[in-house]
Amino acid sequence: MVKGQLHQVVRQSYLKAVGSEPPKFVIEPAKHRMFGDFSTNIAMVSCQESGENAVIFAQKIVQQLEETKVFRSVSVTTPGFINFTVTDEYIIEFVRNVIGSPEAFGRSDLGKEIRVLIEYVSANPTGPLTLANGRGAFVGESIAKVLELYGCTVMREFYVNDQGSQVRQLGHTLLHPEDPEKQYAGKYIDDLRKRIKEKDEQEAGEKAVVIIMEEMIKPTLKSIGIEFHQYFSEKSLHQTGVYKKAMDLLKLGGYTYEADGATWVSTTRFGDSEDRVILRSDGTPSYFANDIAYHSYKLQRGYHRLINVLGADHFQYTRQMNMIVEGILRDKFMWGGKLDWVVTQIVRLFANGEEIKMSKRAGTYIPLDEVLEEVGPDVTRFLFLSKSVDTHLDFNFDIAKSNSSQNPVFYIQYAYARISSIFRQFSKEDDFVIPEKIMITSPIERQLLLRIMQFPDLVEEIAGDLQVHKLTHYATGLATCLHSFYENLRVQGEAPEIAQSRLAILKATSITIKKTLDLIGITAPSRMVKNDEKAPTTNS
RNA sequence: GCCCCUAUAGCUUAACGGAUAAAGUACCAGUCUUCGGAACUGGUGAUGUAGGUUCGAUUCCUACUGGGGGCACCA
Repeated sequence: MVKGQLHQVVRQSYLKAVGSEPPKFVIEPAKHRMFGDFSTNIAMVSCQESGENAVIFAQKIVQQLEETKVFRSVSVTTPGFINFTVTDEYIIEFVRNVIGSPEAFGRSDLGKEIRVLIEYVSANPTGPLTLANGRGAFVGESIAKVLELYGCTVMREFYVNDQGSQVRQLGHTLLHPEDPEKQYAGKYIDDLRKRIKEKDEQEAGEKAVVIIMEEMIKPTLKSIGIEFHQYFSEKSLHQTGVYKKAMDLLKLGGYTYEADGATWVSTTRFGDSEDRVILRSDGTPSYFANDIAYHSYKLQRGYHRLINVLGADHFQYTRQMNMIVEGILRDKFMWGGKLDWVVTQIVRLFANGEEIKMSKRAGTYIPLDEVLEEVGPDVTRFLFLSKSVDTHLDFNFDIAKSNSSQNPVFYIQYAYARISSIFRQFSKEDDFVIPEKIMITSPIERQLLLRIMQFPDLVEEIAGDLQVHKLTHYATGLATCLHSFYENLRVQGEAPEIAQSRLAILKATSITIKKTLDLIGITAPSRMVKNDEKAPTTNS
């Protein structure tokens, strides 16, 4: 938003100064205070081809920029950056809008026409959600929220693998506790065993899947504030004919062939290392076949953007699926949308000093529930979201627990609580009126406000690249600005005009922190309740 | 063997190809008669190795080394 506005201003000035459309350039918050508020590389990218001196080139644009009156000052530094400082009026106008309509702040209409389908978690319904499932859950949910703020209509979907051999294996495990080859273990298996009356493995498995979904998976998701619009049943693909249509389409298109008693789809033509089975020699469809059907259906449902959030253990698989969609389905369904794969790297868990290998089948895993209870949902969520999905996440249970009173979550929440505390004393939150005059009396206020101004840009950026970890870093930075404000500037004891102005700034800050925390999915408490037991003992 | 992710401060992590590589934590030194010290201010400290492309590389390319994941008629 701010960047977009400034981008336009710079572009216009460039047009006037140079007489042609500028090359692709960026506006970014200045790296250092001394460079001003924002900077652009427009001169450097323009001189890339010609080899002209970027500093001299920049001077031409600066003259035009100065005439726009948007900036208090514009300067050029080597090797050709143009730095500008916006006027206080520009910032104050922005703050007024934030406080004036908090609901609209950060909200964009850029995504208004975009319908998004995001699939995440999609955990096998053969056991409780694990810590690894948690990563996808937190990331997916956060992406969904950002896109909603961006203006998109977002459908959240969980693909339920309620069919296939694992369901039967689950049934087998339940009916044959004595089988040493049994595939699943854990207390929940013992509990299920008492409740399942079915004698057929398939039926027992299906019954168990329903119970696991309803009594374990959904409640856990709900406890962290995640509710899917739809739980899409794998089995239903066959009942509705979607599966058959998709397979016919592959066959008629000449993409399949039979060999070794099975039916294969030729993915090698799209660069795969080998072809894949879609119909096994026993006549049952492979998981891949069902998922092709599922994706063919996704493409037909009128979405502009499909997002799949999956774990790294499915990476190879995402590539195959992508080949099918891009190579076959897109054309067949004349789909002009965008398909995004968000692949989250593995979560490894350490407790009592050693790694715990997670496997539902072996029964060695830590349920998400347990972590949420021990570490707390806010902290767990923040820890998971503060890392890029591309990096492995080593979750140290012991450290997460022991550090529970000293981490960035409290730091940010405390910033929010401090503002709330001030408002409790100086104004009722709900009858706060925007003062006539808002003043910037200190560089600290300026820095805080500039940080707030970045929020809408951040939302836009994440709506594009889906890098939700940026939210946690932004939130920490915002909290730092606030704490600095709190320590150095006061409301109490100041002249009424200044006090009111500062309340306005605090109001805007509070709104921004709250919005950011909402996107991350953690609470913004107006009071922090300190747990005295856990407080570190002071030296005498 | 092939494919993918990854290597940044003691530790956990940031950084559209840009300027003096940024935070938290740990450590050192400071800051409270006033809005909540779970705070603030200052300091120590880092791009795995070797090349290449570029005005400019943590970022792109190649090789090497270390860590992780995937290579089923499982899902």
